[in-house]
Amino acid sequence: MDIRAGITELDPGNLSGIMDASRKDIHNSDIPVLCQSCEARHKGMCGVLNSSELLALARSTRMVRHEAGTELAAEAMPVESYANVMRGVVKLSKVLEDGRQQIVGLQFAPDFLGRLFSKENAVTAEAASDVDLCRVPKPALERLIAENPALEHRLMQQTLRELDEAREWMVTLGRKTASEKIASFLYMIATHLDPAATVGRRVFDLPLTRSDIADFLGLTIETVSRQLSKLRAERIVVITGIRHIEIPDLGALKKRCG
Amino acid sequence: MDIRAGITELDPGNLSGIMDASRKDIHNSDIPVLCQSCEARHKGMCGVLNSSELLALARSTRMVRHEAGTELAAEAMPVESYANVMRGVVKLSKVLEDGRQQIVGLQFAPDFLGRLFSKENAVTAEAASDVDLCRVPKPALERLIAENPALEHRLMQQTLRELDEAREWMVTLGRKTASEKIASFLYMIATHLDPAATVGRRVFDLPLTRSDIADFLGLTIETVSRQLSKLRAERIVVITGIRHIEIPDLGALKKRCG
DNA sequence: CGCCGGTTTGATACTAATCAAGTTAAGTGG
DNA sequence: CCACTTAACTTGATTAGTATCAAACCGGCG
Repeated sequence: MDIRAGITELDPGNLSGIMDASRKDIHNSDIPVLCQSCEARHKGMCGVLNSSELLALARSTRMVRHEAGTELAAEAMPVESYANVMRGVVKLSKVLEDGRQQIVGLQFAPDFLGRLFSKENAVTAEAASDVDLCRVPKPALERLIAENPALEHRLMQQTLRELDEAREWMVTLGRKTASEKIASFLYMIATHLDPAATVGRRVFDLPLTRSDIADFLGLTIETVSRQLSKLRAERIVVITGIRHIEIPDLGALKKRCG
Repeated sequence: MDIRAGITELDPGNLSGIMDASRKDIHNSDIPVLCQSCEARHKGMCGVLNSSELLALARSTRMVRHEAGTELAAEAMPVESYANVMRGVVKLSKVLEDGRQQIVGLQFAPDFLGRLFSKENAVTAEAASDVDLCRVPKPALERLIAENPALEHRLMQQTLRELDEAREWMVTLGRKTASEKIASFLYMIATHLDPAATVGRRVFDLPLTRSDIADFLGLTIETVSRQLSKLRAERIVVITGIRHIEIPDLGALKKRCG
């Protein structure tokens, strides 16, 4: 991997490339552009702040772009800043001494990133795809949280959701077969991108390599490949490119999740 | 299992049997006995409340005793009340349609119990041992949380810790061998009972049956039994009774955790 | 004593890991 | 544009680890 990977500072005056369509809905130029996006979505950590709080927060936030593979935070290292994922996917992982690795969570936009109120990271965070982060220094956010219970409440809601997801995944790791694990992973990705319907056709790009998928599911890369091939042979999934996936019938996939 | 299991109401005037030694430190009889205990420990959900708040909370709390095996809350059923575990161990589990089961968490005293801010339970909660719970109706606690940010902060801290534990366990489920899983389980129990030292001798009772341990580790009961026998043969553990465990050297056990 | 649930131990089957080889896709430089 | 390189992926053969099936054991209790 390129040693110079990641950490491209973005010019705050020229963010058009990283803002999603919702940006067009916002016209109040007093509110910093970085947070317009989260407010527009009513998601992310900025949604519960008023204008002056947003302004205060904006003074300390910084938009940064990282390319896929960049390590964003390391397990057992000091927490220096928190962030909101604005674009892309971040994988959270833990490793054993001998190198065995387990991915313990995936963060999609507009998820919050960072272990609140702790001096050390509990996990390693790595950019799975190219990502844009809205970073804020640890003390600045913690001050804001102390003054704004609604912000802590919002972060509490995300933490509870992450706990639900972690426990759901524990069932997959502990009790499902390799085939069911792959089906569950595909179903999770498909529904995460569009939480609405649970049946019908879905087309998407996998945000992870086969190796990442293996680390997420507690399998080897060979088993991931074999089980994917098996699901393809059964027409549960159509693999149109190495990362391009088509699910003809989400209901049929769900039946394979165990 | 006895159908009438559990739900023994306790006479609030006669709680001596379930209060721990710390109760003796408390003499203000205006504060309900139920919450004296949590306040004395500076743990549990009552620790951040002032006297009048404690009094308000006490009007709606109820101490209940349940015997081992009692289902305290069912997955996908409405959340009716929250609780604090005052004594004993509660197991949180999820089941697949075909009956495969996974334990996704253990709650020890004085942990908080219940999925905050959700209409439905995400997991099934069952008393692993005889337990005493300090129950509070959902609306009462949520009102108190809304008025008292410090209480939400305390619950946030527990939620974050539970998330850390869940992710730690995901590594065990996904990447460790059966033998390492058993060692990790024993180590977790041993250190949970006495969080201080990480080396030396430990003696304790297992709060779970072999079947529960299997469901916690994603193994079968036979594999649990075999691996325990193997660790016993290697003198890593001494099994003095079906539930009574002695760890001669916690450091040696830790080496087996992977 | 004999039953019963929980546990241990043994024999065999099967799933997924490991080891190994080949294939595809995406660059990279001539 | 094409040979070459490389990483990511797929497929095959074999092995190892755990599940499954089966039987015996143990402690508590009617």
